[in-house]
Amino acid sequence: MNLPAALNLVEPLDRQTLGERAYAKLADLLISGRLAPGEKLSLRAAAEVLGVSIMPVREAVSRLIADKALEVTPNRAVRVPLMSAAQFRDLTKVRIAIEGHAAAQAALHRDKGDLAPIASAEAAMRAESESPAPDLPRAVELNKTFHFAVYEAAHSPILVEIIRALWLKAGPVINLDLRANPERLAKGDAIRFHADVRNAIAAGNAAAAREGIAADINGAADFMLSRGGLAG
Amino acid sequence: MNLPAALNLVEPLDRQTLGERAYAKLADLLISGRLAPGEKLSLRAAAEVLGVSIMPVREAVSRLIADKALEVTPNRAVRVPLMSAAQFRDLTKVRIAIEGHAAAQAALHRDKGDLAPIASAEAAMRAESESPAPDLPRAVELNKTFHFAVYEAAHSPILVEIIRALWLKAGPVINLDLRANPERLAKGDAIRFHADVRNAIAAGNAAAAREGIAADINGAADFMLSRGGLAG
DNA sequence: TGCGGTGATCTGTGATCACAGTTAGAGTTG
DNA sequence: CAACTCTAACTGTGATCACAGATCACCGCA
Repeated sequence: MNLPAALNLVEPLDRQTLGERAYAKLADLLISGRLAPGEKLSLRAAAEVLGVSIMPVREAVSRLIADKALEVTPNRAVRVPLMSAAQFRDLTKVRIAIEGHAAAQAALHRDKGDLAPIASAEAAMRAESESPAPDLPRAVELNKTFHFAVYEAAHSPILVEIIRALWLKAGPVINLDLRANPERLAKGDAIRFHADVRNAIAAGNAAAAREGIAADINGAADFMLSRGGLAG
Repeated sequence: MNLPAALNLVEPLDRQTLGERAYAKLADLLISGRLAPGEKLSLRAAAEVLGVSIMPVREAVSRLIADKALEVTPNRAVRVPLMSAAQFRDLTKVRIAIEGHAAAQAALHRDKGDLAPIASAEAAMRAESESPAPDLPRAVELNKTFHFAVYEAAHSPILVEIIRALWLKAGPVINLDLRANPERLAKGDAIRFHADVRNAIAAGNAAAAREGIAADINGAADFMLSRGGLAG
C-alpha cells in the first residue's frame, strides 16, 4: 500500500443511495408539515416528481410506513395518517416524557461546544418570530433546529433517533397548524420557553430544562387541541 | 347492500403482505437473539429460505436498517450491527429511562384486565427458570412476554412501539448472551425483579415499578458487560 | 515460496414488467 | 332525470432482469 500521500486525504465519499435521498425528502415534507394529515401520496407520482423510478420511493415510503409516519389504507392508498385527539394526546404525553428526559440529560452532560448551537438557534428563532412579518416556514425550521440542538447535547444518538421518529408523526399535525396560524408564534410563548431551556442547560439545571421543554410541547399541543382541528 | 346476516360477522381479513411477514420473521430472529451481532444476511439467501422473491425481503430488511436493527456495511453487505460497549451503555440508559417510564405509567393507568397477563407471564417464566433443566429459548420468549405485558398496561401504543424498536437493537446482544449462559437465569435476579414489578403495578406504586424495571435491565446489562463480549 | 493480477461469483440497488384490486366517470338504461 | 353498469385508468405488491462494485479463489510470474 504505497500510495501518493495526497490520496490519504480523500474522504470515503458517502455514496448516498437514491432511496435514502427520497426518504430524506419525504421526511422533511412531513416534519415541516407540508404534507397534511389525510393527504394521499402516490408512489408513481412521487417518483416522477423526484425524477427516479418508483423503486427508491417504495423503499422510502415503506420505511415511513414502518415509522407510522405514513399508512396504507385498506384500499391500497398511501396517505398521511389522520390523528384522533386521543392519539394526539398520547403522542404529546410521550413526547413530553422523552424529549423532557433528553433536555434533562442535556443539562447534565452538555459540554462546551453544545451551548453555541443552542444559543444561536434560539436567537435566530427569536429574531424571526419578533419580526413584523415572520416567515412561518422558516420559523418552523428554526424551531426544529433549536430543539434538536438541545437533544444533541444529551450525547445519546439513540435518544435523538427516537425523537426524530416522534417528530415525523407530530410534524404534519403541529407544523401544518403553525403554518396556517401565526397567532401562537406572535404570542411568544415558545420563545420564552426556549430561553428557559437554554438557561437551564447552561446552568446544568436538569429539572428546569425538562420543565421548559414540557411547557413548550404542552403549549403547542393545547393550542392545537383548542382549535379542534383533529379527526374523530 | 342486502347481505345474509352471517356475512356481517366476518372480520375484514387482514391481508398481510409478504413483506410484513418477512419483517415479522426477521424481527423475531433478532429480538430472540438467534441472529448474532456481526452475522451477515444475504437478501437472496433469506429470500430462498422464506420461499419468496427478494422483493419482500428487501422491504423487510430496509425497514430493519431504518430501525438500526441491521446495517449495510460500506462493502454492500447486510449484517447485524456490532455494538461497542459505549453504545451498549447508551442503549441501556435509554432503555431504563423509557421502559422505566412505561412501567411507571402502567402502575398509574393499568385496569382490571392488565394484571392477569402480567401475573401469568411472570409465573410461567418463574416456573421455567426454576426448572432443573430450563429451556433457554423459551425463557427468553417468556421474558419478552412479561415485559411487554407490563408495557401494554401503560395503554400507550406509541410507547410500546418505541420499546419494541429498542428491543430489536438489544435482542441480538442480550438474548444471544442469555442463550449461551444459563448462569444468570439460574441466579434468579430477573425473577425477583419481575415479582417486584408485578407487585408495584398491582399496588399502583409508580416509583417502585420504575425501579424494578430499571434493576432488571441494569442487572442483565451489567452481567453482559462483565463478560466483556462486546466489540470495540 | 511468495506476490500481483484476473476472472467468476457474490453483494445491494435500480428499472421494468405483470397482476389483482380499487376508483372514478362516462354511458346507458329504467 | 336519477340510478345503475361497465370500462379505463389508477393503486400498491411482487417477480424478474440489469448493473456496478466488492470479494475471493486461482493462476502465472518472479
